[in-house]
Amino acid sequence: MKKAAESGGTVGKALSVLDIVARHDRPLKFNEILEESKYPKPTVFRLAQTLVNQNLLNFNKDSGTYTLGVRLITLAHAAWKTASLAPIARQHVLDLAQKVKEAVHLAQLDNGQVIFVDKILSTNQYETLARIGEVAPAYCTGVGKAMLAFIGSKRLEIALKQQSYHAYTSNTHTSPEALYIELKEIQKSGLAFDREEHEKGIISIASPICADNGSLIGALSIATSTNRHDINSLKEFTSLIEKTAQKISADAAAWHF
Amino acid sequence: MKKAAESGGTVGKALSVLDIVARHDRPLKFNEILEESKYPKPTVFRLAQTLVNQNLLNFNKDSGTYTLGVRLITLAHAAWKTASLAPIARQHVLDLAQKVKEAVHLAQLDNGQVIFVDKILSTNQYETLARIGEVAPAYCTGVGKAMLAFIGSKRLEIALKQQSYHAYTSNTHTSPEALYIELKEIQKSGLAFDREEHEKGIISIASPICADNGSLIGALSIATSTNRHDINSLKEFTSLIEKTAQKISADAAAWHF
DNA sequence: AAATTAGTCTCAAATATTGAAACTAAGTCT
DNA sequence: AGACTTAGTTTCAATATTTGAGACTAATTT
Repeated sequence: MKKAAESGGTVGKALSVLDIVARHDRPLKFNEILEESKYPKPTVFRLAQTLVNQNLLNFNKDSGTYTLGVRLITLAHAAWKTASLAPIARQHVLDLAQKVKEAVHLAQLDNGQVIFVDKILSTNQYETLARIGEVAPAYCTGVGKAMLAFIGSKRLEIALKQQSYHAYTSNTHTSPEALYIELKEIQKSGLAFDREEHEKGIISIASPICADNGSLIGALSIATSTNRHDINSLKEFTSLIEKTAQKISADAAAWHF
Repeated sequence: MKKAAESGGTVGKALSVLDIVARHDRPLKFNEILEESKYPKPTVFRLAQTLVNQNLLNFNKDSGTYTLGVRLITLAHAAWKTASLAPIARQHVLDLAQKVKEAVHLAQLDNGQVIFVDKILSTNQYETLARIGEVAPAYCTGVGKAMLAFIGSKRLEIALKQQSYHAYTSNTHTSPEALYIELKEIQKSGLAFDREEHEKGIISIASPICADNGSLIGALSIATSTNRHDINSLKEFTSLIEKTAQKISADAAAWHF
């Protein structure tokens, strides 16, 4: 289920420990890390030590637990600013949210997973890291499918294998084949829909964002609840979302993306 | 100026490369990384390769440049959620911002540096990673001085050496000695002020946030411009900011911080 | 107090990292 | 176009770091 650290490579091993801590959202004891790791005890111990020295992990002496280090937050800030679509797209995303009065999400693909790099709520509420950086599966979200459809066949092949095909709802695709059929359609229409595939009651319309040369750079979605919309009424946003994606693409090109 | 990677230790070396890329906010060519790194060419090359494999760096084949990888954003999300004060403090920070109608900042200390883990603007504007994760020097900011004053003498000694003492403005402390004198006062009063020391026209009042056992966990500030306030009028917020710090401390204890 | 479990340390063996040098690719200049 | 410079990549033997079985200590549990 995880590609993870190519064997041999201290950095990869260290990262795998970091990942274990990141997966759980509570402080972890050494033993808990050890159990999830495939490496032997002294190795894991030293890796954890190294990470603590590097400020990537915190070690709480009193409770004997590890948490992620704040240094990661600094690094992410830099990553977000320079490597994500978010700063370039922000104004367009805001404009779109304003017009449609629904939540707008901006996402990128990382290793077959969806990473949300920006989220604007319909209500103009605060949105911070609490949401930015969140991860979702690609095979059952609007943005995910939009990106998979335009990722290129070679990468798609890999990505299709990386999905878990867990049935979050009765609408979730549970096989690569079923997913692939829908992706073919998305390639034609240029639009993807989430029909309550990830969460009951939540639907979305999504558009890929591609560079001039056709390479995928991200995706954009308008997400809402079945209380306020259905797939048909979402379709009315088609032109708006496509235009926004277009604008973001243009700005990304003008910048050095 | 940087403690950085203890010699010997692949992880540290790899991290140092990551740091180089993070320091600049634009894509870097291999050679630019090389020039800033103290390691020889093939080593840096392989480190960069490893980081790319690990999705911590992106390599853009067309331009031949490296940027930070989005995987960092995922990691930071987890770090923010579990290891930072922000989720615990959020409501209190919001309440305070609402009351004072000025920007409120929440910060933590990492390696002698200030890291902002939450920021609320006076105007209820969006605040995202664009700001969260930002780093500032400790010796010339309100939150920084508040934290240094309560960090404990052993750590303070180290931290005092880590400061650059660059004179951002004519009010900036330019020596450890001058800073230390002020820190002593802050220890007595429990309050720190930024008197345009980091940026001309920007002042703040800051309070440390300590656990019951006295150990430092963060700091809180109300920042404003000299157009709207002066140090004296900021002092009127004393009780409000202290009470907020107190509440955050209590909640942090109730949680498992 | 004995037994179990968690966490830390040691050291020789195994292995990954290292970097000088050689090489290729991509630009520059005349 | 060819000669020259610079940037990026690969090789390979020497080297230094990582490795992990096991021993040890600390902390819990019975």
